Amino acid sequence: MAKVRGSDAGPPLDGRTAWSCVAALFMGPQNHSRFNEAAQELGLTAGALKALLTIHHHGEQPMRDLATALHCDASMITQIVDALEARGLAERVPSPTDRRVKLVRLTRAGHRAFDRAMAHLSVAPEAVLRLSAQEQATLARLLLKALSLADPPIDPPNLRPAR
Amino acid sequence: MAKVRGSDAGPPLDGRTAWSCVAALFMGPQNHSRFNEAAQELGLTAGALKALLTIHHHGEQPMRDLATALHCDASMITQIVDALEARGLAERVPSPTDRRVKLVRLTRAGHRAFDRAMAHLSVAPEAVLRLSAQEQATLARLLLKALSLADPPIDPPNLRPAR
DNA sequence: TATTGTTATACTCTATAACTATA
DNA sequence: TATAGTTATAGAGTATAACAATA
Repeated sequence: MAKVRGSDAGPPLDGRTAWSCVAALFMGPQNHSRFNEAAQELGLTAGALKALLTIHHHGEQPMRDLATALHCDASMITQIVDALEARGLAERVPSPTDRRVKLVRLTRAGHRAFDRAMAHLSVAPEAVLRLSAQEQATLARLLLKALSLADPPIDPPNLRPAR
Repeated sequence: MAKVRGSDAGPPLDGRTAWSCVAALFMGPQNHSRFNEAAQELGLTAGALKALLTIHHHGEQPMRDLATALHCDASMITQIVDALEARGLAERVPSPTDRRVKLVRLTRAGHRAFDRAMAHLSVAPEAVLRLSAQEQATLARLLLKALSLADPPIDPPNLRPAR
């Protein structure tokens, strides 16, 4: 397979092009509402689902840190964590070192909710499933490798029911 | 490279796993707000940007069809198209066959806005850029192929300034 | 009468400001 | 005094309902 180059021969074969394709697939007509759908399925707002993903990713952490990660005001976090707590997906724990601080962490149900959300977000577009089995395997291998190269590394997908 | 299989040997190497990785990367801390950012950069709401992408994808179409594609009420479309029109990104054209119907289409500025939005959405995560040049090339090739297999086929990314 | 699109209005989600408790 | 989190309130975005024009 020869490398295609030059101004009129197509886009450069690099990571940027690769991710452009991902964006095109993700924003395609069949996918562009996945996130909101996943949130609705869990009875959450988009903001609350974002928070849930972030808590899962960073683990137990102060409310304040969550506000920083989500680029929003602390009061927003109060409301969002209220919603998560009301649904039994997260809980507040007093910090052992600073009595002003409350830590947030996911409950067992919260982890299950995370898995459900990712399952919904992971439904592959038709176009990807039309690649040959071998091509899909190569794609999966490369992307799993990318996950492992992230800093910090991202866990490989958990496609089975729940933890 | 041997194929890894079995219940404890890792996720299956298929399209679903591949797309799960994409979702994990897309929803990662550095990426999960890209869509809103892209909208804000253009001075649009998320809904308006969705509409812009849809109009680009489907081309000139009745307001009603847009409402169907976006799963929302027609009145929402009125408001969104008002916003796009106010920014010179789209325009209403009377249907030649049915005087009740108005067609919506992107202006030249609208197409430029689309390109800007996609450029913003296409910024690859660090993790992808850490793959070797050859791995990135393979990834790009496979994803470009997937785009071409979509129904209807999706245009390869336009990474240069504007049309 | 049925359908397209608009206008008017209410609701949800998010952002801003003032407040309490602790450091 | 400075910081963490909460409460109260206002604003933006979206959805619902009633309406005018055309089929």
